[in-house]
This record gives sequence, C-alpha cells and structure tokens, in this order.
Amino acid sequence: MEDKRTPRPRSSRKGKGRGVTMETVGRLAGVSQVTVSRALSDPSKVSPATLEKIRQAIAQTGFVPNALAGALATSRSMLISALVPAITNVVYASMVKSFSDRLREQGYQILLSETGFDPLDEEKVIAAHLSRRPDAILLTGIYHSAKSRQMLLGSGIPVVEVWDHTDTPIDICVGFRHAETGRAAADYAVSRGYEAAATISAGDERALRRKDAFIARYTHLTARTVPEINLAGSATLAHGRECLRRLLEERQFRAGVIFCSSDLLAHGVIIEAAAQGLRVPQDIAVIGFGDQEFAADVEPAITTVRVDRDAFGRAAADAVLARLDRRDTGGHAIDLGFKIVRRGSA
Amino acid sequence: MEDKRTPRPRSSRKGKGRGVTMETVGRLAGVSQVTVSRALSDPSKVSPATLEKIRQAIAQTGFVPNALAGALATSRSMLISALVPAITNVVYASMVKSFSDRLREQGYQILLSETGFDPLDEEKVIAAHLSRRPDAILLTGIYHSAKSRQMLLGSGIPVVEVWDHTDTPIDICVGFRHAETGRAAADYAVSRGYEAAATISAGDERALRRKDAFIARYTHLTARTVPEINLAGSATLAHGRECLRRLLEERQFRAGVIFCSSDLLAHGVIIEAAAQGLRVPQDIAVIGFGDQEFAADVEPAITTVRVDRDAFGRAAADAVLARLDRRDTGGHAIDLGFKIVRRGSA
DNA sequence: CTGTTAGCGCATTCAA
DNA sequence: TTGAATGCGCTAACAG
Repeated sequence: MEDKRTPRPRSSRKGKGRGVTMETVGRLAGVSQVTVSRALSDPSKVSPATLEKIRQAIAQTGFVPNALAGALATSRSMLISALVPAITNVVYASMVKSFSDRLREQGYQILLSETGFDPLDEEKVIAAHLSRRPDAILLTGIYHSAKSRQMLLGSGIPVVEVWDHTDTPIDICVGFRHAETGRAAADYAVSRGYEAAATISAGDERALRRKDAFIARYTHLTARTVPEINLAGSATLAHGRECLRRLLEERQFRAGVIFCSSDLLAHGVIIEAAAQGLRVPQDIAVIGFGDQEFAADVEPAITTVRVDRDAFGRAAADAVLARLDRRDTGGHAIDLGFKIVRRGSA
Repeated sequence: MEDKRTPRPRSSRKGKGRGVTMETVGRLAGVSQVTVSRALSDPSKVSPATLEKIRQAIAQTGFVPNALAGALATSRSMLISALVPAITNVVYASMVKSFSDRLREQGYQILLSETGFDPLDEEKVIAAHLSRRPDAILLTGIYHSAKSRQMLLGSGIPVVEVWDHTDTPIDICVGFRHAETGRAAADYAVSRGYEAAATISAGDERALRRKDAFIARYTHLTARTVPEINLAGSATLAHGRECLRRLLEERQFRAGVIFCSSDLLAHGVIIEAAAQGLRVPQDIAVIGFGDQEFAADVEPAITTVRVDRDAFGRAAADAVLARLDRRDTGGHAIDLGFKIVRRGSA
C-alpha cells in the first residue's frame, strides 16, 4: 500500500498532445502505430525485439489504450448493460454481482443503472445505454414499454430479462414465476394450519402479483378473507413494524400467519411482535420472501421463499456469452424455480 | 405496460448496413449527416421544416446515436467511473446512488465496478476503466498502488477519493476520519461507565483502523485491556452472533460494551445476546457503525456512528462537476465528519 | 441555415 | 514481421 502523495500537477494541458496514443508509443519505439496495436492484441505477431521496445515505450508513457476508439473500429464495445430497479436493494445487487463476475472473466465490463419500477423511466435509461453500444443488455422484469421493446429489438444485441418469467421473452428470459411463489406460500400456510392469514406487501408490480396469488389461493382453500396492507414505499424494517401495528389495530387481525413481500418486512414484523409481547410463530407466524442473508440468523429464523439470485446472474451471463459466441440456442425462457425454506417463523 | 410480445426476428444481420447512422437518417430526410448531428445537439440551428423531416426519419428508423463515436470525436465520454469495494454492501451502494443520481441529472452515466479490498485488484480495474476514457473517476479509500496513482495522475481527469480522509489527496477527497470515530466511540463508552470493553471487527483496513483507535483510546482512559475479535470475512449477522459467543466463551468476556465495525455485526450481537438470555444494554452494550437503515428499528435500537453517505455522494458529485465546469477550486480534502447516535443498545 | 472537409484513436484489409 | 491505407460514426471548424 504505497502512499507517496504528490499533489496533482494541475496541468490542464488542453491545446494539443493531450492523449498518449499508439502513434506516440510507436514513434518512441521506432515502429508504426499498427505494430503497437498488434503488440497489444496478439504479441505473437510481433518480433520479440520490437515487442520489448514497445513495452518500454508503453511503460515510459503510461499509455492506456483508448477503448472507445477500439470499440468504434470493431463494433464490439466489450461493454454489457445491466438495468435494475434499485442498486441499493441487495437482492438485485447480488444478482448483478454474479452476472458481472462471470462476464468480467471474459473481459466484459458492466454498465449499471437504476431504472426504478416505472417502464417509462426505464425507457430513457435503455436509450442511454444503447447509445453506448453495449454488446448485450440485461433487464429486470418482463414488462417494458413498446418503445423500449422496439429499441431493444432494433439494437440486434442479446437481451436478457431476469427476475421473472414469460414464455415469450424479447430474447432470453431467466427467472421464476412470481405468482407461483405466492401460491406455494399459501399452500404452506394452509398446511401448517394457521387460523387466519394476512399480507404485507411493497408496492411494486411483482410483489403485488405474489400477494394476489397468495390471497387467491388462500381464500380458495379456506374460504377466509385475507386482510392486506400494501405499502406505497419500499420494504424496510420500519415499514414491517408499522404494518403489523396497523394490522393489529385497524384490521383487527389477532393471530395467524402473515405473508410478507420481503424478508425485511418479515423481520420488521418479528421485531414488532416481540415488542408487543406476541410470540412468533405461536401467535403471529411470518413468511418472508427472498431468503436474504440475515433471514436464517434472526430469532426466530425466517421461513421464506428462496430464489437463487446467484444462479440467475450466472445463468443470464452464460446465456449472453453463448449468444455472443454464436453457440446460440433458440428462444430461451429459463425457469429456475424457487423453494419454500421452512424455519422458525412459520 | 405494453406486452405485445413478438419473438425476436433472429436477424443476425452482419454483412453491411448493420447500424442506422446519421448518414442513413440524413439520406431519408434529404439532408446531410451534419445536419442530423446539429438537429440533435442544437435544434435551434436547424430550420423547423428540416427538423421535422429529421424527426420523422429518426422515428422511422429507430435511430439511436452512437455515443462511442461522439465521445471519440469530442474527447468527452459523458461517462464517470465509480469504484467501490463491494456493490452488495448497502453502505457503498447508497453512496454510489447519491453520487450517480446527481451526475445523471447532468447527463453523465456511471460505470460501476467492484474492486474488493486489495489495491492490486483495484489497479486492474482502474486501468480497465481509464481505457473507457471516463470524464472523472471516483475511488473508495485513500490507499492505492503506485501504479494506480500514476495512471490516475496521467489521465488528467478529476479523481475523487471517498469514504476516508487525507490531507494529501490525489485530487479531491470527500470523507471522514476513521480513527476519529473509534476514539469517539471509546469516549462514549467510557462516559457511559461500562465496566469493560471488547471489539468485533471485519478485516478490512478501515475497519481495523477504527478498532485500533477505539482500543488505544479506551485503554488509555481506563488502563483496561480490550479483548478483540477480528474476522477474516465480511460483516454479517451470523458473524456477529458467532463473535459474541466466542467472546463469552474463549475470551471470558462477561459484561460490558462491544464496539462493532458494522451495524450488521452489532445486530448479530444483539440477537445472540437475547438468545443467551443476556440483557442489552444492561449486561452487554453494543455500539455499531454506519447507522444503516435498520439500526433505529431493531430492539433495542442500535447506538452507532452515523456517517452521511448521501452527503458524501452528493459532495463528491458536486466536486467533480465543479472541476468539469472549470468552476474549479483548489486541492480539496473535505471532511464531512460523523456523529455518535445514542440509542438503546449502549 | 446547410454542406464540405478534417480528424478523434484504433483495427483491419492488403502489400511488401 | 512490418507498414500504408481505409473506415468505424460522430463533432468541429470553415465555407457557402
């Protein structure tokens, strides 16, 4: 860890000679620009002697190749776009991480942006990304505006839609069926024999779809109505606590199981229950979603829906790589499924 | 939310005519390429009539400008690099979010990568990023390899180092003094009169620096030794729980305050304490770090060191923008400080 | 208001 | 093994 700090030489060198190019390096090494290019892309095509001279010239000048120019010349940017609703949400962040780890191995870089949950915001982001000419693009979810769809198709690059499932993807789809998770949770809840059920859900479309499926199945099986609370905002501990309070006060919910759209909400419910002297799962049982890192380590541990985010990221990356290598396979829609993980909370 | 799904026309159109360019658009609109360029960058310089024709041609072709070519021509990529140790760590993610939100307003995009905690890994990432010719770059921390430093300086672009503090930044530095936070926590611990202290820390350099400062100050003030546990891995709930167990068993720690390098560890300690029938803060008091979103909402709420990550991101962005606008100010080292937030856990 | 001419820095022919 | 020429798609002068 060196730390020889020299205040930067504030050379706002504008006029000319601002960038070290292959031309510069070549001149210094006594060869042409092309040879420098070769030395970098395929050293075996250059004699050891000149190779060495070029190396020195590079070291001396601190030359860093201009990937923009390279991309323009080859029509390969070695850049891959990734669009997620929110980077601060670990669920998406970890998926992107496994996606990008895999691709970085192959020399790609990831251009990451947030889209929020609105298809129209997403549209702008997509346009901005496509203008960088990425070699492929990853999107979260399967609902995109018509214009987005058109741009995507027009770009001619591989498109992966993750974190959901459709039989008619734009190109490739890697994910799971949200409604199924809700139904599975309902089946689980019924099988455990809780006397009542409620839901707490964030406001995004996918969460609502899970919730709706849960309620539909639960009422179908038990003929009981299910009080629900839908947040406008995002899933946080504080919201989880608040929602349990509201459920108990306003909705007259006394006991039973609560299906939450996120482990964070579930955790909040558990904390609030304890604060109110209610026992989990005896009085209030809780089912979360996501199997986040903390889910297994809180007390009681959270029964939840596990989706293998790393697997999504990897599968998405592999699919992209296959396309880029023309080891192409046909219109994909990969359903990686999910699993109900039974733990202490329900 | 449209969803007219048409399986992609697997046109791997390679040969020619693969991209729609300004040339294509111009031809369609009956004007030259330059006019299209003008229409996009400064519509006022083009007559309304031709502007309209160009608009139509663009809509018709689905033209998306090639930002790579633009960047090459202008030497402005409108791209800003951000390097953080780990994107899945909310602490860094939220900082990057506020950074990029601000910059996106100005038309910039963020090229984000993980560096891990090793300066040599960082070095490679820096090189890769600089090859994209970003207009500025954000780094986490103040320790970088000599070569990194050289490349950064050579690039001639604004460089912001965040999340730490030094009086001799490469260019701009926005953050806080880690050692100070450890000392402040020690002072707080002593002022509360706990009979003993211990530390639980993640293995990264900054966390260790906080821990060392805590111990130095605490022993200085009380002449007591401080048992410490340093993790190899990252800060998780599970590790927090495990560390408390080890503290109680191996280190014969019975009661007192524990300074954790992260709120996550602190939360784990609190959970484990409850599981063991220990009261917080009466038996075991806990001080966290970061003031993460959940810190105020667990039971008891976590006393912690608050650093305003959003402010860091914004300040970093503003500094970068000032440089890029030549509203430049001199060698910056902005210390945004921190605050001990007293809550229930200590 | 519009078009022509030059590059931007690199990779890809084709010759030598 | 090396070099000269050409083009990637766009912007920036300069003319008209």
